[in-house]
Amino acid sequence: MKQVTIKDIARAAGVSYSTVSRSLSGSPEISEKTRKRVLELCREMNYTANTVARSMVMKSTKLLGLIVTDISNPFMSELAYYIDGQARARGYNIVLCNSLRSLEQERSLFELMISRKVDGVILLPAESESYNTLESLLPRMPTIFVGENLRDVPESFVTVDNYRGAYMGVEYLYRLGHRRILYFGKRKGSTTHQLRSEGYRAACEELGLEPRYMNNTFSSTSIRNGYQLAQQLFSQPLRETAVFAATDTNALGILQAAEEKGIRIPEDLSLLGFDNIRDSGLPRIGLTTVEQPKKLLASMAVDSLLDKIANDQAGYTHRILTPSLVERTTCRAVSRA
Amino acid sequence: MKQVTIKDIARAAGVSYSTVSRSLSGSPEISEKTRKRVLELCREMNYTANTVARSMVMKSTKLLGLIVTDISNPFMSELAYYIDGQARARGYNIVLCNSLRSLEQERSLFELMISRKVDGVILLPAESESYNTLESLLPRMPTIFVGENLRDVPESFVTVDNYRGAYMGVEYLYRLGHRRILYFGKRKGSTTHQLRSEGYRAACEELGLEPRYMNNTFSSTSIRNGYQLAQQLFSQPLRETAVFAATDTNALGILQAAEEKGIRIPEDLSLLGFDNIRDSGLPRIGLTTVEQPKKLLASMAVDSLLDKIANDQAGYTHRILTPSLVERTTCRAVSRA
DNA sequence: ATAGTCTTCGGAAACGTTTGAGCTGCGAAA
DNA sequence: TTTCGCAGCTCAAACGTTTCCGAAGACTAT
Repeated sequence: MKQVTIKDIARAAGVSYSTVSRSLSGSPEISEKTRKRVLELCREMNYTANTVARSMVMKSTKLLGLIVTDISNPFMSELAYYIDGQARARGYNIVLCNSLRSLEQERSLFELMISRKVDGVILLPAESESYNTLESLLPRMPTIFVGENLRDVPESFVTVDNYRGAYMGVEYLYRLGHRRILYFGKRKGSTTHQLRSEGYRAACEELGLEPRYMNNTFSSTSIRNGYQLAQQLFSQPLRETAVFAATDTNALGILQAAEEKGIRIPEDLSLLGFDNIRDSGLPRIGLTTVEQPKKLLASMAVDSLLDKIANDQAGYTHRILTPSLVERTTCRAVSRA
Repeated sequence: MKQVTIKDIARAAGVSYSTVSRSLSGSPEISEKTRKRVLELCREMNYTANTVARSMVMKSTKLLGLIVTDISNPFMSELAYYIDGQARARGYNIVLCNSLRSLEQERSLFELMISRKVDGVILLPAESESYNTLESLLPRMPTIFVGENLRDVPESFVTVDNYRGAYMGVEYLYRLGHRRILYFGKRKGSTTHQLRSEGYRAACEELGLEPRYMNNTFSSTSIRNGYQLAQQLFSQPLRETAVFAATDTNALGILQAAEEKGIRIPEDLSLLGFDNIRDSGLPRIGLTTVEQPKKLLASMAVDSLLDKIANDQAGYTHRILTPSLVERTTCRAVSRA
């Protein structure tokens, strides 16, 4: 697997190797005749440019780091899909890393990305504290956070409007006739959850409802977590007619627990999620939920990052996308008896 | 974001830059005193080695290409998760690409990987013909195919034993009392599906059952495809008591169609899948299915690839893993009335 | 014919690292 | 005292590109 270099074809074509380089890059100062001959030789000799050598001199690898907590999570893998698409359209490739939701891992991966000289990194932070852990490294690598609202932090991010999404969610349930709505899931910790629960509270106050929380103390938001908490919830009679889950994964856990307890959804209880992960659209599940515009999130993330790379001095941008509600089958109208 | 190089520290430490390099790499011919001073300086000056320069001279990027058809597919994202874990444990990073199930895309991505000088590529092929499209490129890059059985092709692959898995599946249904079992899904095209349907047929013959196929002519295996085909299936009275879906995604489509037709699963019809994607374990779905050992698949893929990279001359390896059956709730025992 | 301009190409430096070969000084063996 | 070996370091080449600068030749204008 030895390399055929630009010098080899230069020798074969009887020109200098700078001429070959220029031929390949489409420089105008090369005659059609020699260019043709060079390109011909390249094909014959199976030449492929060595990108790492090019990166060396160009000081750009055309690589973007993508650090996620867990690529097997459906939300992240879908995001990764779109990010790769957009990046590739812009001439970049993705180097993927899983931080496993560990701040140390995350930091060490970030350093690795610096060492690898990727042009920038897209970070789905492990926790809201990620910014603090990484702060000292950030000046050395253009970075964009996605999914977390870093409010008054001087770094770029793109996220959905979690506050508004939650607000929309309770409005929706209100219109269906629900007056007792439980908020289920994490409340503290990440700004994401903080904003969602704030939006919930604000909507409740606006509509004259009494807010009630059921807090998940677990740090991870797997289905299992939601399931365990939901078991607790269902161990005593339910006051509410609807529950608003902080994430779709939580909602899935509720679904499971409800199934086991014989609680029918939506007949006995309406269930609303947040994120619209792919699982939610599956048959038999049909979770109605407030959707994060994942494709848009992805393309804005890479566009913002590429902008930042292009003009280094430019400050930071905060982009906040508006969510939308997708109706499926887990919420139903309720008569106000 | 300008770079602190090895020369900067050399100047600061008052030594030559080769001394710095040797200090960093733990070479024995450097005195403890100078090594200490150098390392100290590195920390102070925020030095991080430039990996691309190193790759240049070492002729190794410590990068592995991972080409999948669609990272948002739960099977592949789970595999990618394990692959990344194993690769990182071995000192490698992953550059991820989506071929979008297109042979041209796949080929162009493969060329890109060879231009990027990744040390090897792990390929989840777009089609069984992928080998033909890539054949001319293969000698130029260590590659391992995963998921497809390339039988008599001189390239390495690792896959599950699809034949045996299908065989096990019908045996399982037989033991539950089922005598009329429909095979549902793709049959031609990929060797994967060919082997599965062969395993089904063999088991049927062995057990004295009459095989019946319902073939999916669509090239992609999305839920929607399974759904459409299942609608067709349910438009006339069912002769079978069980259906064996070629993939879990197909099974999910059947589930959806059944739901709409009012066909209860497993009461009216037992359903068995293949792959054990994460979705199958979801509440309300609980698809029983034959499982591909994804974690093992992943670690064998990277181990095999790394072996191949280490000794280039070594031939190829074919590894075929045995599947297992995971019981959930979509199959039930049937009385032989 | 001379000067000037353009076109087309070659030479060489630079990117940041690793590493083989060579150099220096010091202690020990002869 | 001379020679040798060795520890500890420096020099310089090499990896495969891109690109600035300059040179040679052809062509045009005077």
